[in-house]
Amino acid sequence: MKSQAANIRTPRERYRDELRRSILDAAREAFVDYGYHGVSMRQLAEKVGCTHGNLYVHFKDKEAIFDTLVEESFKQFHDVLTGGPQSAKSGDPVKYLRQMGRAYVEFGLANASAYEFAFILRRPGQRNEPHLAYEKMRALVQRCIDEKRFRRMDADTAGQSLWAAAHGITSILITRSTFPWADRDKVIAQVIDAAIDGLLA
Amino acid sequence: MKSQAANIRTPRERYRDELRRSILDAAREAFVDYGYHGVSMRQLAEKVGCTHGNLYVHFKDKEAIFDTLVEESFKQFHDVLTGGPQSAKSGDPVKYLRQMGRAYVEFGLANASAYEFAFILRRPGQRNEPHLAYEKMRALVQRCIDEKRFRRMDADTAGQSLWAAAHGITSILITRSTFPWADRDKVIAQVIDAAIDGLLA
Amino acid sequence: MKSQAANIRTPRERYRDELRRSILDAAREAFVDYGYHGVSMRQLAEKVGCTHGNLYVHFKDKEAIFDTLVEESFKQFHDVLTGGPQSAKSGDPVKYLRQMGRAYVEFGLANASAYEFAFILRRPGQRNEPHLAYEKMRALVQRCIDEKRFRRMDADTAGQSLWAAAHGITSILITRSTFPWADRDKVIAQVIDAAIDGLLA
Amino acid sequence: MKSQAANIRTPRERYRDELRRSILDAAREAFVDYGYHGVSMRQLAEKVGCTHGNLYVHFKDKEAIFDTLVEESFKQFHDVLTGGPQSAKSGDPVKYLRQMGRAYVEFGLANASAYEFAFILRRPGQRNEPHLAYEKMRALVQRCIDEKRFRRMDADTAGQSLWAAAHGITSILITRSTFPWADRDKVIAQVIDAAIDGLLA
DNA sequence: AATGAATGAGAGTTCATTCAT
DNA sequence: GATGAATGAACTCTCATTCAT
Repeated sequence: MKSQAANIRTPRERYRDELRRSILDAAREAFVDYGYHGVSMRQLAEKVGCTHGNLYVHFKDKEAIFDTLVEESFKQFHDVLTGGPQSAKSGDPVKYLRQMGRAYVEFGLANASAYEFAFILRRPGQRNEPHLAYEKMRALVQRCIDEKRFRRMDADTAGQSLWAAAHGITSILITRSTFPWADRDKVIAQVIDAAIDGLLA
Repeated sequence: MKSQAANIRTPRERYRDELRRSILDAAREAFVDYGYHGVSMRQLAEKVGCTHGNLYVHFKDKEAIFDTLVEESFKQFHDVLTGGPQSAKSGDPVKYLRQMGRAYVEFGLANASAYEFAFILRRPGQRNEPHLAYEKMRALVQRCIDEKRFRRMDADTAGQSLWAAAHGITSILITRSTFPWADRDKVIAQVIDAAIDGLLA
Repeated sequence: MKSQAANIRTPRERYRDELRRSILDAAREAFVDYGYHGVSMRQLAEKVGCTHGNLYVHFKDKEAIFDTLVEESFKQFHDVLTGGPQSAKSGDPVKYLRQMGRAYVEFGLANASAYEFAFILRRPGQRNEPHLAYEKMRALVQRCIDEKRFRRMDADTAGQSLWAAAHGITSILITRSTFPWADRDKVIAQVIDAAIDGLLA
Repeated sequence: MKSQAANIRTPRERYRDELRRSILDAAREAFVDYGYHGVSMRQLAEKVGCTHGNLYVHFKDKEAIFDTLVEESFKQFHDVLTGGPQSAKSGDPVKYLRQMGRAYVEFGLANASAYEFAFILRRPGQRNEPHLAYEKMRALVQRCIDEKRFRRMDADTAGQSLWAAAHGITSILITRSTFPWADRDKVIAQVIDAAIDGLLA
């Protein structure tokens, strides 16, 4: 009986994971393009290059694919926003916040499908809890207030205003991509900077 | 008292218009809840209280219902944003802009379904042109720049940053209505004020 | 109380008859192009230029329109084949038969839709009785046999062989009109002449 | 004994082919009885004994079923008309032609549904090209002309007159089967013989 | 005589899912 | 693990017909 570490996988297992990943990637793209009901398992299977029956080997049903993508998207989001230098406890928190805002928008645009799953698409009955990205930013905002860099105000009000601004430019660029936008980078910078400057003491 | 000749409708016509309206109202609600593909003509008919075949007496097909709602929503939007005092040529343009921003958000929240049809919901292949509300605001921004109230900058960049901020708080309040928001009015004011202040000279 | 001859019609009656005729003409064309099931009352109404409900004022239902056309077509056929000079009791009966054959084909092609109703289209359960055109021709054939112009043979066998030939060229020209035909008139003449010559004594 | 490697089919494949055949057989009968538009996929499925959805596993759509039957019918036709002795280069071409004519009619009557798909039934937009049976006969006619057995004339005119006659008796016997026909064989012989004799030099 | 809204059935087609192979 | 035939429900849309106006 061969012993094997937990992360060593047989070729067979590796292939299975690859297919699972292919399904998720294709589904992510398709759901964003056509919405939950606009994607059929048959179309998805064709996009993946397998039979539609095979999808059910890897996922219980269509909903399971969707939910996996939502979860995954939040995780990616968290990883990006906690991976940067802004996690340092010392240093200028306002500067960090500014960096964080740009990272949020940049990640959202670079991973538009993940952004849609996390913040735009809905399923009936879905409940929305504060997410990690928000909690993290709120902590930074609190620190800015405590250090008198921001006006004395409710940290949630401040944090939510930042999130709203960052979400606004991210989501509108995604869902109205055919609008004749001016220079996108300048618009993004303007939105983020204005939102943060508006909180300064 | 105006002549009513043009408005005379037989009871039959009145009833027809009422049913047409019922269909649109039911469809508006359903599309917002479940998305374009998530609504079936049969479900819609049941909600309306008529047979599904009857829907086709009043609308060519499902797309026609959706498109009618989009058009209607933009019209409502236009009416609200052109009805206010900000149309005056004199007076403080920055103040007008601030009023306009709040009116945008207020209208969007008070008419969430119209807002969704205009700015959130999509149909595959739909194109997004600049809308009247944006054009109007852009003109005001230009005036602020000309009168040196705003920094010297591209009017589109400035205008789009305002739209993005206003859209951000409006849309996130609509689509994530179950999020534990702080005081909504304060968040809205903070978002709009910051976005405008960020443009001041 | 005004008196009026049977064939005098009020303008109102005249209009009604005109509409009835329009419906029949449009239906004839449509049934031939698309078949019984391929024509809808709505399409027919549009072609006529009236409402679909109105069709039911003039005809009980779709079948009534179809049946009227069948009957009408047979009548037209009879009129054409009994109107010519071949009805004379004297004269060369073979020559008459030849004329009759050509008249049959010519009428069939000139009134392709009537021909289809009479001899090509079927409805399930339909029974086919000898028709007037056939009876007439059979009588002529019998005379040819009696006068020793044709071989001594069964008049029905002879008559039916003539009908089959005439029907063959008529129907194939109608239903396979896109076939690359040679000179149609020559083919028609060849078919009719050969069929008759084949009966000569 | 030929190797059967290519013919090996699993039980599953055999069953699939059987069902496919059942669908085609049922469809053939139904289309002949009721015409293209007169047959619904649901009715067809009931006749076959499967669900209507299942039909789409085996055929793309209704048109595909019809077209498959047309193709199949032409193939049967071709096989019969190329299987006989008339393919010999030597021998009396007129005699061959006569045999061919009778074979055409006999096949048409014995395979009435195939005949209908090939030469009577239509779909809107269908185009009719010269078919193999016609080409084959035309070649024989040409040979008869070349060998001075037939009058000097256009081979297409002659060939089409033969086809028209053969089609006439075949189609009228099929579509007007309830007509009180005389001795069918005698009528058939009379039609074919007269058409050929009419071309003799 | 004519309208057109309404109905209930049914059209062709695709759906998500299951399951024997 | 993968296949693809099969199911039964659902889809959008059109049908022939009726009937109050």
